[in-house]
Amino acid sequence: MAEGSGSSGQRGEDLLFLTDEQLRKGIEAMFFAYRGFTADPDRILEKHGYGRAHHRAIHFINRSPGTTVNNLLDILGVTKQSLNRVLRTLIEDGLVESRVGTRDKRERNLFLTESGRAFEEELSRAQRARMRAAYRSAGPEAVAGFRKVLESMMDADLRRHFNKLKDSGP
Amino acid sequence: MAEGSGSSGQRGEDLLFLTDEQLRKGIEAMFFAYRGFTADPDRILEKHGYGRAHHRAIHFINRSPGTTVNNLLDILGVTKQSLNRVLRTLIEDGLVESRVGTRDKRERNLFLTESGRAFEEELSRAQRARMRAAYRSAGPEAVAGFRKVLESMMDADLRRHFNKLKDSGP
DNA sequence: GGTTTTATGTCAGTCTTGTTGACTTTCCAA
DNA sequence: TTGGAAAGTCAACAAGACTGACATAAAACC
Repeated sequence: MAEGSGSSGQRGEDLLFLTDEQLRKGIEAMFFAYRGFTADPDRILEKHGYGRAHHRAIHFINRSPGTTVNNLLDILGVTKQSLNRVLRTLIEDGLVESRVGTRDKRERNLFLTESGRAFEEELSRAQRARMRAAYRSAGPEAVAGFRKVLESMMDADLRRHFNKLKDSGP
Repeated sequence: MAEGSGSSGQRGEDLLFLTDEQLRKGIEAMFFAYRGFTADPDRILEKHGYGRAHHRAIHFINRSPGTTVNNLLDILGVTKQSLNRVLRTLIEDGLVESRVGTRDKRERNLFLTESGRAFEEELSRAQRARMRAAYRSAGPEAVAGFRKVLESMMDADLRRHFNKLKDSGP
């Protein structure tokens, strides 16, 4: 809608990928794809009585064993009270272990237990399978573009966290 | 974790983009990017006392004026009770109009009112700005890949809805 | 014409996950 | 050593999802 269709009046070059229509389709693609992205883990989580918040905590504890609650808060972008409820149930259920920090005893270092790692694997396997199928059918160049756009879409502070995680490339 | 790192034992070709590590990074990229994707509209919505659910309804009513409640339910993947709560407030607030269907009087055709369209523009402008910046910095080839991967990631029925929306290309 | 199905709306109750506010323990620095 | 800041926990509340039951109207079927 509004007035023009292009974002800055294309100058003869092929800026057609920046038209409002193309941007709207991109927005919708994100919406629909994210639904698929979470669908498989959601089904598994439900069987165990957990929600997406549990998945996120488990995922990032697995990726950064020994991480602190505060670091997790930064990554997940929720309040500590919200995260705490999730962590409490995971600890009670024996999926996560919370050890008092050595340097600073106010901190808690978080680890997955053996069954925590097993559950993480189950969730991750399902999500990776979908991702792998999408990657394979789209091909390596498409995947590189996919990653490039997603990284540009992140807020700067989240991109920092993202890059700190393993395998950001040499 | 688990045993191997590759999905199917790479055969010398460059299947390195299918390693579990790469897939995990893709999963995390989706997570972080989606946060950025919703951040700007979320701020606007909050000022008006609405949530993401309202945004989704407004977006798709704008994209398919006259759509029915049932169609919206399919697209959004929520229960009718959930959608109804959202629609009721939008109608009360004069952003959405619900007209009894002409062919089938059981149906309700949904439209944005003038102020509904204005609000949609405000939300969309913010979200498009972020998307445009990401697209521009990544470039056209990357955008094509981005779209390709996202489409492969969708569930089949959602991809159908996605393709029915305007401008899926000639 | 009468029955069944479909489309929508509503009421009540629950669950997950987010929020704010208040509190404890620990650390650190003036 | 004491006062403030930081990390984490507990309690209460709100938004928004869900299920289930039920109501109304219109279309479809037989």
